[in-house]
Amino acid sequence: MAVTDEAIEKIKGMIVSGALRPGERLPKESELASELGLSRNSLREAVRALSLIRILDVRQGDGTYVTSLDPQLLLEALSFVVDFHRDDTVLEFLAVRRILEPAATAMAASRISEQQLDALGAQLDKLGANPSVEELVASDLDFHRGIVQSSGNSVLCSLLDGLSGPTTRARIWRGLTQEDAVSRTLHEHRAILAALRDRDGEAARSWATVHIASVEQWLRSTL
Amino acid sequence: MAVTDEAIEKIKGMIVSGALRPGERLPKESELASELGLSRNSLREAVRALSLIRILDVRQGDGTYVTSLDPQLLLEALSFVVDFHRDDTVLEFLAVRRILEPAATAMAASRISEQQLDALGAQLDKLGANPSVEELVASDLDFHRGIVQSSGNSVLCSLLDGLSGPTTRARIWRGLTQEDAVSRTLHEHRAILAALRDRDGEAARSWATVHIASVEQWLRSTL
DNA sequence: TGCGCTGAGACGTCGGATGTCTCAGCTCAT
DNA sequence: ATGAGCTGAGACATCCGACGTCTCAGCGCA
Repeated sequence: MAVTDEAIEKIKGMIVSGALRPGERLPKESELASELGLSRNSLREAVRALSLIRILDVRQGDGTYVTSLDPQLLLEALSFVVDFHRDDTVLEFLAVRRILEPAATAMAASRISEQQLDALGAQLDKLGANPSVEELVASDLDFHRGIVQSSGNSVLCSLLDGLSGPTTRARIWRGLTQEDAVSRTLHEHRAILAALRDRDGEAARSWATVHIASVEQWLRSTL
Repeated sequence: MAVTDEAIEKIKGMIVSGALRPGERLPKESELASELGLSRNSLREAVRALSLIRILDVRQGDGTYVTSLDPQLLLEALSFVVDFHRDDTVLEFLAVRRILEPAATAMAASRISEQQLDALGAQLDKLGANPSVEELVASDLDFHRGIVQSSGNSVLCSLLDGLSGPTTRARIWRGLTQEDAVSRTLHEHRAILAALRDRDGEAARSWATVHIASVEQWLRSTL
């Protein structure tokens, strides 16, 4: 195995074993390199790789730190990976989302706060009846994120965030400008919100399913 | 932005835009470095990072290639990330799995082949009534993987694979040697298989839910 | 007391040298 | 003619040392 890969494993081991705690600072590159028995260049490759997936946080002029290791942070790397997929697998991602999002919405029904409900309502009101596509996409993203956050499961939240990342979402919405898609989306959002207000988990789940299924159907027909 | 990060973005762009196709070979390091306007050392950091998340495949003495970009391959990186999470977030991962796995099992009910059903049955038979913990863990992993593969959604499959990776799973099962957990697990597996044979998606979903919920409950009580 | 400067320390980048590995193509015996 | 085995070119692996840039703490001055 290459020394760099060994270094990655060793650093991973130090973190998993607890020798390096979240937020803690690593020895400086030259020291860590000699500790692990490799050159600074090779060590840097390992550090760079771990920093891409948000395990390490490198600050020039300061030092290298272990991140908080929040699920939110780590799963952020997922969206990077998702970006590489082309349209042919988008349907599969969407299918997964169709499983997760309704479940998350249902979970949120019993936990979401009044303030959060009000905030979501205000957001929908602000959008108006004839938003631009860009506004709608941004609003859609915020709306669902807001709900999923209230599910109380940060892993679930990050996962959905990654799955329905800007790229995927934007690609789906593009070309959807015509039709009654906009008004239907707005209507579905209001229905979801109403179900949440009623604390009706099953209704919320159903509306969320319908909401995503309609996108899925449209996408399937155009592909 | 650091030159290495720029390089990562540029390589990513080349792949996403289609300039570099899956399986294709990259220019040699020195050429690519000068193309992108940075040193070979810095470029190597970028390449190493992309290779950690399975975007690139570096073969010494040969060259650097774009991987197949299969969802399966890319989401493999997920398990690497999951490894970093400690017990306090395992419950959240498990909750997500409790959402996905029953859905996948239900999907499989209508698609799984007779051969696959037979193979799963044979696997359970081979295990016997008193397997060791290690055998049970391996069997459990295989059993669920086999079913989820029959869901026909490779993203879903890889995602579940990552979520219930060896580490998490092993950690959960450790200490579960006593009790009636083993026999109950075997019984639940048989029930899931029977539901699949009946092509009864809802029964399969329910058994899968029960199966995971029991692990979740046990874990919650010991944490 | 507070602002601003300054220097030590840490990461960022580079160029070059050398080792190791892979693969294609050649040689040669069968 | 064919196959094994050798060999050399090419590509990645690793290291070294040097210099640039940035951050932050601490000093000095108003």
